[in-house]
Amino acid sequence: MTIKSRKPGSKMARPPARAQGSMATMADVARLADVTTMTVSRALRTPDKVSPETLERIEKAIRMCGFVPNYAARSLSSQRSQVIVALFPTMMNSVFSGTIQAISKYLSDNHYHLLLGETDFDIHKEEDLLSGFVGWRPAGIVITGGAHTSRTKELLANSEVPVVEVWNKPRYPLDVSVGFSNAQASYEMTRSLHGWGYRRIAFVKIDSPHNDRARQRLEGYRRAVAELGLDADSRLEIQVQFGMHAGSEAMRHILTELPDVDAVFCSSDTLAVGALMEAQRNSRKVPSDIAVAGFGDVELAAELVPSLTTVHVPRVEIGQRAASILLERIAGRYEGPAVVDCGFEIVRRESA
Amino acid sequence: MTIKSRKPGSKMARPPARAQGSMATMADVARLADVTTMTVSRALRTPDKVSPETLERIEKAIRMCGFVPNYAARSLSSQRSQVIVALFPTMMNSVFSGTIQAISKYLSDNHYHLLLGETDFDIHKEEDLLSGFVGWRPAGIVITGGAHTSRTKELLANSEVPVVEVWNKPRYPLDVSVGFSNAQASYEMTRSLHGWGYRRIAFVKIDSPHNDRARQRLEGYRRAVAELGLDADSRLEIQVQFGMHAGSEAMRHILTELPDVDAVFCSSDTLAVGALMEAQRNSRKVPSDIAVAGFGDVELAAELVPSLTTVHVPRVEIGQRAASILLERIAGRYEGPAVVDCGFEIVRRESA
DNA sequence: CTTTGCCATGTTATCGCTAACGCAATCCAG
DNA sequence: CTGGATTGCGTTAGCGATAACATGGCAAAG
Repeated sequence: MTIKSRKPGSKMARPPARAQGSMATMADVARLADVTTMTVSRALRTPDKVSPETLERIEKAIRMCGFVPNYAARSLSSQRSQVIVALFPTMMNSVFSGTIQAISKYLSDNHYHLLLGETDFDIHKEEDLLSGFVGWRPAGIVITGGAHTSRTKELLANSEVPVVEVWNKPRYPLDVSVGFSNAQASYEMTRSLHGWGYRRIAFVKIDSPHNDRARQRLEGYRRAVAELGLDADSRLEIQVQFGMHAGSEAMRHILTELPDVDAVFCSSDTLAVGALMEAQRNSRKVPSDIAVAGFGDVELAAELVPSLTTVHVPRVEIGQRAASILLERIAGRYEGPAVVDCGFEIVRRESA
Repeated sequence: MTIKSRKPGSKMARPPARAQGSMATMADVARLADVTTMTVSRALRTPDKVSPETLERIEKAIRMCGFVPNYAARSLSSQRSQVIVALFPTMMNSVFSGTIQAISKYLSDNHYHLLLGETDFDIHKEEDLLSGFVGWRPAGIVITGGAHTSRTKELLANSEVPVVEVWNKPRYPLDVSVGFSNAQASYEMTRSLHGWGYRRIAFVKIDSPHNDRARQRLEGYRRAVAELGLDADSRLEIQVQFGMHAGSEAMRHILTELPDVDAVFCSSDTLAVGALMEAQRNSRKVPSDIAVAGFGDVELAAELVPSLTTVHVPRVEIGQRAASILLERIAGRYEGPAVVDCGFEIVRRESA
């Protein structure tokens, strides 16, 4: 077995075209192993179709020159990519990060790569990001919620690629959806608060025009209030921005302006924690003076003193199932339902 | 101006090779606009080199068929990609997410795409992820910390691409580093606690073999303890796992086994919050019975009751500068220092 | 009325890899 | 034996874009 030497000058005929990133190519490996690139390609993807000796020679050559296959070339040539695009509103929220992390792990375990974009709760930013990302001809897309621009929907349809919507439970999913009903969860928490004896329940809602989860949670609260025959006082809906601080502000407002409120249901745990802390700063006993409930069940919720009553959402499960269903769909063998409901759980702790 | 019609059968000579992902190509656009692909390519990247009329025709054609350029083809052909790889230990930590988010935003604003990987504090997982990601021939790489396997370093060197290490301040960076000295921060916090009158300062450290930040923080604590002539009692170093719950455990241990400890310095805010909550559950007054300090300055730190004394780290600034330096380096016009120190700040609040 | 030169566009040859097919050598059943 | 299947590898022709060079036309310069 002879190792073909590089034809002298063959690489030097012109000044090196690739100034940087001059990594070894399959042709380099092939030359070293004295085979063609096709055999190298087979050795990487279908090693059982290459004889053991050749395989060994190729592996040695790969190690020798530190070859890493060029995925751009691969996906161009094979007309498929190992890229999954995921679009999330934010990752500063441990609730979403849980889902993202689960997706990321599932994908890397299956040799897929994650292109992540942050929409910042803005459907136009979502559109911008998506229109960039589809340039990579991803094999699948994970997108949050069900509110999208028409061009976004067009892009998704046009790309003819499996799409999983996560974190809600739409009536008509674009393709497949994995999540739970935010409205139902909110409804049940409100009813639970009522069941625990609270009668004047305020709702702290988030001011975010395109956030359909926030809207659904508000709807659930309203539906429960109406059904329970509670006083549908619009002042009980306190609108705030994001963040823990906003929760504090809401509580401050309630304590001074709405002294008869006996429970505060916050649209997210972050808000609830802020509210809880504000109550403590004002020496109010939670839950005896005022109860607090959140939404999300972040790690902190259980540790806090008093611990936080909240809606537990299966954030990791959503990510795992979204990723696994996506890969199944890519392989063309997903048989499950179009709408996967991962459920939720009302978790009663000390704060209500 | 005539619109050339598709040569009959030219596309149908064979059954469509591309079963799915059959998106419009540049050739389709060119045909519609009656120009060559080269002109379309120019229209997209250097529109000033195309006449206004042609430009308009091309733009119309692009809209008509919903064309999105294929980045795999682009990067293969141009030998450069718009992909940046970022490797972080976790995103379940709002401190890292802040940096990731800043990077993500900076990159999408500059038409770069983020390939994100989670190493889970494991340098071998880091290596695996990286070896996959370099297949995309990224234009730049962001990596956390300074502890890497030798093959990781080899891959980084071999890829001949700008690399920014973040979140620490190495003596000899691989390429460029953006962060701060974890050891120094920990040292100064320990000295500050001493300055505020605490004499028996416990340190809650994280049990993670490859986490160099955790190690550096421990070193800073030890150096301060030695310099201050405090009792270098190894029992004062409490080793725990990750998470808020681990912080609680540490505090429980201290309260029962080490009653003379007057301050607890935790290697992360998450631990500190857990510790604080445990102290409250045991009806200890913070800081009068026992003080607590953290590291990171998460949003919660300022809201908590009592608010948390901690080390503020410029997580967003690190991300922004890392991303901007990376793009500068890619453009070949970075002139700044190899080690960028973003500093930190000891923030005294109520807990110590 | 040439000449120079720029402007707008076209032509050709890759980039690194893989699909599809081709072909010789080996294998096993009848 | 012998013919069809199998095995192992090579050949050819792209995938969709861009770099580099080529070209024709029209304006300013001589």
